[in-house]
Amino acid sequence: MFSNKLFKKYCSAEWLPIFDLNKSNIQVKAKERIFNEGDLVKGIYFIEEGKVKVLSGFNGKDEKIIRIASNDMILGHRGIHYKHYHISSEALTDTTLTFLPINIFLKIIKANPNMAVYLLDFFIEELREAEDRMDSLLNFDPKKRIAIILLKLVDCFGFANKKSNLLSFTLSRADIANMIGTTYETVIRTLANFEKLNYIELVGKEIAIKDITKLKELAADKKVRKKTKAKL
Amino acid sequence: MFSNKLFKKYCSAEWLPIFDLNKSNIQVKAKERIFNEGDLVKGIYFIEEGKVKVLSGFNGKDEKIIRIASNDMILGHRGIHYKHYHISSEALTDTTLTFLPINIFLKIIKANPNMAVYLLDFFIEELREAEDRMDSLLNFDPKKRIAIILLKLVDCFGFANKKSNLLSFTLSRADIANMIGTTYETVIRTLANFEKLNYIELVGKEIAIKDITKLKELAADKKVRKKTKAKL
DNA sequence: TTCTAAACATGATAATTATCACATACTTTC
DNA sequence: GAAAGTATGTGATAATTATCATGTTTAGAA
Repeated sequence: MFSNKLFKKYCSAEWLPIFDLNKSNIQVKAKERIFNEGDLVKGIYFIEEGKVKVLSGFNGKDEKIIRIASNDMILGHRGIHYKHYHISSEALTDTTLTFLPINIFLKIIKANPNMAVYLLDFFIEELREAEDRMDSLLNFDPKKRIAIILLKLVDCFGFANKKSNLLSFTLSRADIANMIGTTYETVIRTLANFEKLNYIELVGKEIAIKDITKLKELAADKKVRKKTKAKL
Repeated sequence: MFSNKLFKKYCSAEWLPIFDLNKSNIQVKAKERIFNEGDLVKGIYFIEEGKVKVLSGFNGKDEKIIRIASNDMILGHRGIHYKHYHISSEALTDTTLTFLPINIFLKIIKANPNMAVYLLDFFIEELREAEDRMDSLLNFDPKKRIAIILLKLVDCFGFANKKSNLLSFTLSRADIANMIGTTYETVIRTLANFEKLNYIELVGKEIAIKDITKLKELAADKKVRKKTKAKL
């Protein structure tokens, strides 16, 4: 997590007004792009409120979702290193962002050692998540990956309200497919299958989680080959 | 890249002797572990000379390769944030490492702002690589992923000598399978197929690249669904 | 409201890959 | 150098998933 507030926390008193002076507020509607692959890096975005997908792939048809982000996360942080974005980001819901120009951001980092160290921690966490996802792509078949995604959605977005088991936000079938490298038909069939098994319930396009334990079992069950002759 | 030398470059004069005083030299033989998942993080490793694989998965049988690293790269850097490693690393060849205790490493980072910023850059680069690999897992079938790995091996390890097109280091079929989430049989068959197509030549267990252009073509050819009705 | 496009859904079929079984070659160890 | 274990290689088969076709529902625009 790396929010506006945390950023301020690691910012020394003298630099705070500089942050406030240079930041700006951005509103994007659902399905609007925040930045596009190839765009010049102008700054960094803090998600104040909303849900965003970060995706690779240019021509609309072969987009793949690299990660999803919501409140109190940052976007475009790789612009620290690059002149141009090599990924795009698109709002999933109406979203409020705080924007900070990249040169100001860099100045503040360099002047605040604690901030730099905190950012390092943040990146390490991001790396870990990327590796975890890679691991799931390497180890699991589509069915299990869908179970993993459902758990991630619970974790990331939570339920509509405390009494409900309805996900507060449901990715489209196509978006789920693009997160796990399968087709939307497979997602649809697998969700139907999960419903039959009573793991979930489909309420229109929305998804309600009925048996999170079973989903976790599925998600944890790495296939290990019976054959033990050749170690791998 | 983040080498011993670069580390020194971003280290101020007063801190250099502290680095030299605390570093130690480690030699590991091929197939030896450098650290294991679950081990207490003791420090950070600079690869001086050698090749290493970083892997996830505990019980030997379901290991998956997260990344491969060679000269002038670092290992165990996520220990900055965590108490225990959640991945393992194993030498692919006899390897020489420089080791620096984590507390010294952290002190040096905090005292040298330029170093912290350089490290940030390094992590961003790592993130990008992780995302690129994720993208290839999402977009390509095993055959194309193998082409991508072959190109990566060329890029990472190069050829045996300037005149030769023989890879200077060949991962085992099982290791390749574990990098791309397939079985070693599929790797073997695909390599045989590539040989038939004259893209590569198999010299015992080694691989010689005969037509890098064709491999690149394969590796670039993302499958896009014919069907354009539903955008995704 | 009606029209249109996007998203969801399902069946049939083809293609791909995993799995299993077995054979051979190469390495390491005793 | 024999034995044991590991790595490579190949064929047959089963299982899974992608693809294609087609229909229905939903959401948004005119």
